[in-house]
Amino acid sequence: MTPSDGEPLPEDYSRRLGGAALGARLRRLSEAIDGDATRAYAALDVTFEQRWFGVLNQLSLNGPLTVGELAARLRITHVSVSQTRASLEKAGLAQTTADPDDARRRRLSLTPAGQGLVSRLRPLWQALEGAALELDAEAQAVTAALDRLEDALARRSLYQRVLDRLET
Amino acid sequence: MTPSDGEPLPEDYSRRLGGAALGARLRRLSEAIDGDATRAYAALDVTFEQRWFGVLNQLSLNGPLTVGELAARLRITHVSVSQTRASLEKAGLAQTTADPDDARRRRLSLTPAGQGLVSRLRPLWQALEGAALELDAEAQAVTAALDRLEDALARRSLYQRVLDRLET
DNA sequence: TCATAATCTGTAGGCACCTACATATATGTC
DNA sequence: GACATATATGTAGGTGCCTACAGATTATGA
Repeated sequence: MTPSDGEPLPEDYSRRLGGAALGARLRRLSEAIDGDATRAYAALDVTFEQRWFGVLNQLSLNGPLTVGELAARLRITHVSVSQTRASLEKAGLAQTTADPDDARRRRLSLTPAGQGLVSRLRPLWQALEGAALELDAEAQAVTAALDRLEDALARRSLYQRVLDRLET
Repeated sequence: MTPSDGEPLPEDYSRRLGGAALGARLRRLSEAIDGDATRAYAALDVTFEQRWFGVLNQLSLNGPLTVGELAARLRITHVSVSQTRASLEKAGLAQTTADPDDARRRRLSLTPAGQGLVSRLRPLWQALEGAALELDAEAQAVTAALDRLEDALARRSLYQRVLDRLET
């Protein structure tokens, strides 16, 4: 049984439980979305891992960047970038050159194959972008709402808010 | 380097890229949220896995339910419920009884230890709920926006929308 | 100048899901 | 009543992140 097969769906309890289930709801949505994106790549017969997108896109827009720079831009850990880098290198899509000023750093850049893949994917990325804008309009500014949520969390984390409540 | 340590943060590119990065944004947010929830359990010295919440909560509200029923209510796969069930049983928090009408089904119910844990966690769950409502107000109805996004995706999936765009 | 601290990247292992496939039981049809 | 099909659950293995820790290099200051 999958979550999307039944006839009349039972009540969606995760909608009622804003608190402890908010994370679960967001995860569910993110899985639905990049599951669909994955299917789109497959439909075009392109071998592609979702996690490649951020790095590939940044490198194609900005030229070489270090692991740390990519992590900061994409708001993920350097560890995740490092793993993606390894995967991209293994796939022959990106390469590493030593930074002449600092031997700790690795400058990542696209290989010709990487550039080729990016070009081939542009139409799909544009379709995804268009579909996302359409969804955003249809759902009346979800992304703006997400921005506000991120900002609110940056002001005071959920953890802090919960602790404050437990103390009183 | 972590994503939340630097001084002035560089531009957050994931906000610009609605399309291919929407899934990533949602995932990032969900990780922030249930990371914080995990820290809250740890602060109270409670051994707790995030994934237990949905099942535990449903069982405490509704009494025994089967794996499939839980999956439908929580909008996750039966596989995920099955794994959570195993984990809950191992932790002594839930138990399985055979369904007299259908030997394929497993009815899950809370053990006394499970009920005890739920009681002890109620205050925390309420604090989480309160914090989520506060966040929702501060971010001006994010959850309503998420509802609308889910509904829009249910009407026509991202996959379908992307394919339609690629065909024209 | 040289020990100490800070910074950059990497490895190991974990988490909460997922898909693909397998097994056991139930149902419908001839 | 036997057999194909549908349903309920489970196992194996994968995904894209994460934290904790470790190694290498650079910057700082006594």
